[in-house]
Amino acid sequence: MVHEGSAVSKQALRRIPFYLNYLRSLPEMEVQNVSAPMIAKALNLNEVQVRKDLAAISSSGGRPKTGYNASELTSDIERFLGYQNVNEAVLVGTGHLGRALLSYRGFEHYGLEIIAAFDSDESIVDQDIHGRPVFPVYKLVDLTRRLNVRIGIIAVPAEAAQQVCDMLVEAGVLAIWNFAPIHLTVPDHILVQNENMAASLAILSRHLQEMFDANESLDNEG
Amino acid sequence: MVHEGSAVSKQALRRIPFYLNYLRSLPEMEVQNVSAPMIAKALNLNEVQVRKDLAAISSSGGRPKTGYNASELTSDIERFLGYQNVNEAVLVGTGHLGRALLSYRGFEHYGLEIIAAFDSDESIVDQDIHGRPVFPVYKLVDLTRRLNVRIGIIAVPAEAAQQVCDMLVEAGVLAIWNFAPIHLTVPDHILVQNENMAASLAILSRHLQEMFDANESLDNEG
DNA sequence: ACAATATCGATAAAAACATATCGATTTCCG
DNA sequence: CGGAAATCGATATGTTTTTATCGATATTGT
Repeated sequence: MVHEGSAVSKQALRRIPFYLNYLRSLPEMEVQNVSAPMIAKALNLNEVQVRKDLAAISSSGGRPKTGYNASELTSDIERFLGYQNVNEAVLVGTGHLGRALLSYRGFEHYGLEIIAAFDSDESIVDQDIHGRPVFPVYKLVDLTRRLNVRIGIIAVPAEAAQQVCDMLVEAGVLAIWNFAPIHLTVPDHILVQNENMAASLAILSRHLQEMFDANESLDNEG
Repeated sequence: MVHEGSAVSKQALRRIPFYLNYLRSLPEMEVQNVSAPMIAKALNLNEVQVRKDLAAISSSGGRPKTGYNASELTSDIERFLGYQNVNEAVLVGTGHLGRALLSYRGFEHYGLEIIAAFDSDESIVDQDIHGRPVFPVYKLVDLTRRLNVRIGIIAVPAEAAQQVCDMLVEAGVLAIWNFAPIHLTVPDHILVQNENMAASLAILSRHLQEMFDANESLDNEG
């Protein structure tokens, strides 16, 4: 029995989509092989790190001096990440962010399909947004369960997020993609993936702050 | 000379906004003190970790049995992250995502203000979007430099991202918030912060894949 | 066929990060 | 006042992640 699952670290899991992206960006006709050093150079990563990541994913391994077969590696990654199955999702909250997510076609490349949206604002309900039906939020639990959907996307204000989260859990979703800037409490078996824009902003802002501080102290010394 | 800058790890930097968020969510009148264990419990983190993070940020330290003064800690964090200065940014790309970002008022809380947008589509130009002027992209370098803006936000398709990135660098920005699913090459002193939705999706999708695999192997054994 | 080279896979070392533990300090309460 | 409880700050330990190193192997060019 194979348990390749736990061989890949969380950090690796964040890099793998970049590999896939890179592979997909290559002209399929011209490039037949890719090597770890090649990917590392393109993505500005350490060569050994990439090689290790690939070793964990690739079914057939790479060949010295040549590397991996590009298309084979591509589908290995897709299989590994489960992008081959279509993962159906429901989205809650049709504000600006929710609409942006509904409008983004790129999710198809990642096997994600948003099949319905929910909103508490009754006036939006019964319209379609970018081809997806919008339902009132009181139908969320029942409908999501009947659709047998496993992913819930939360795009509501922070105040409402935990409540929506509870409903999604009750409806039987297994993973939640949370865009609300708040910590969600869930049962153990549920995965919450926070889309943490505040964290990104913090890193940005801190970077500028540090550069500012550095300049200041230079001034004070000179 | 003080160099508190490098004492905080990258991971800590990702947690700190959550602390701030939590602090801001507290009713200011009722809660005067917060402790590390209190925050840890609320955000489901390790108590020691939170304490260490706070120690690096707090100017005055905490008191045994009491913790930290909430409002003081709040402004310590804001100062640390540079949220007290207003960081002005320009945004490139006014598709669905760009518009969603322009419409989001919450950035003010993080000291970020988007003051102008750029787009290659001339028909959009000269309109305002959510109160911000939209300029043609050929004005990007000149205008951004004259506005003395230090943050650039990239919300264009992957194909155009590197080109836009180069322009932003030429215009003198110091940090780039990249929403395009592609690796950007920049000079050393420039910080690129990737908003990596693909990575989040990968983690989600892989979680489901693992649960699916686990079920399968159970079936095969029973 | 053989040497030079690029890559792989594996193992080892180093660095970053998280968690546990302990004495010291403050507050609370009897 | 004195003991119990909660928290702090610091140090030590453990874990994860990254990076370096080394021998083995496939390819290329002579």
